[in-house]
Amino acid sequence: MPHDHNACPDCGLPDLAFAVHDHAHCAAQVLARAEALAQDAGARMTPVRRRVLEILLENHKALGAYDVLQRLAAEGFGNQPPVAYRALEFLVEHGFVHRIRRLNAFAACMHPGEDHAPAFLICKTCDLVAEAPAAPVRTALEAAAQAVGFSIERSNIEALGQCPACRGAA
Amino acid sequence: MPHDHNACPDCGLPDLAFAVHDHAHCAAQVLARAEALAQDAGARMTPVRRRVLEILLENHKALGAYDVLQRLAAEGFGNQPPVAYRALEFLVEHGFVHRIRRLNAFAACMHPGEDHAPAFLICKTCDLVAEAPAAPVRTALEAAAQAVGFSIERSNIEALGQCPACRGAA
DNA sequence: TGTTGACGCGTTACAGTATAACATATATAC
DNA sequence: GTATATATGTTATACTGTAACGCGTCAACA
Repeated sequence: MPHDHNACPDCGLPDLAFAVHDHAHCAAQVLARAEALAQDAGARMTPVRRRVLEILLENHKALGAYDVLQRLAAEGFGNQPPVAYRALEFLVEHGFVHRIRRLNAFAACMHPGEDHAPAFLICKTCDLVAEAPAAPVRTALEAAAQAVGFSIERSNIEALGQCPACRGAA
Repeated sequence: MPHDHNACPDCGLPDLAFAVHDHAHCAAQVLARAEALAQDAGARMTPVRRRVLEILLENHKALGAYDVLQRLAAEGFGNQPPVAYRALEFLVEHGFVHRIRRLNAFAACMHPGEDHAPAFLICKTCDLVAEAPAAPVRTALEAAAQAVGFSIERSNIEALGQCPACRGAA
């Protein structure tokens, strides 16, 4: 049976940000997977790092480094920028968090370990950020680059617009 | 005859950043087109704005707002950030300049008035930025968004890698 | 068991990016 | 030629990100 990129492997519920889902469950699943992956990679999921991931997993929004820092400081961790930036850097490097450049912000990855390269759909009304499967998009981008002899190492694809719920409300 | 998105309409030379071309000519062409388009739109291409566009047209690199500002200040314009940011904002709004979010920088649009939505290819070795025709990429992205009910208003597609010349040198 | 070395955390200090708000000047419409 | 809108210049400040140092902790190992 083919794996559905947008469904929770545990309960089958869709974990797409815009879909109604048991978020506490989906967040817990992702956190557990991240912990396991870190262990496998010999990387240390320390208290600060875990807490940052948890904070980003609270909802499907992207948070600025300083928002994260404020939360950390309130909980007794350090209150200087490097504390947040270092944890975020670690999480991004290991694929547990995505950086949303358009927002100068960070969002938890909902598919850790899947080596995906999603497109980000940012709702300008409710601020939710969803990861959309973007394999065809990457393929087209790769083709465009190849046509001019350019070799891609990393790329970011971000779209700003309205999610289904907010569109319905308007 | 079909229009070649990457060729200069005046002389047929390719204007892609990575291709060898008569850049002075290509820059002059783009500037002239931008001036005409601004006039048509009833927008005022003032000295600062024109100068900012000229600066960005000097080569195919992206410049930070403060780089632009430094140039402006040296030429007798104001030397405070808003001077640069306002001119850049105007140029971006009118499609004469693109914002490269990955670099926190701005690059002259080489196809003003074409209502295109390019993918940006950023060479990490020589810093050149090229606009690649990205219609298929947009189509794929649009499809991915539509699949989850998301409606895109604006999007940015940026790739980091190596241009043909730098790849050859390595 | 004591040392060593790598790593993570906290802090200071600073660099780079961006905008709000107000005053002045310039252009355009009538 | 005055009124109005637009553009520029300036001050001040907010937001985002990093370099560098020192301390503590933990694991490897003599």
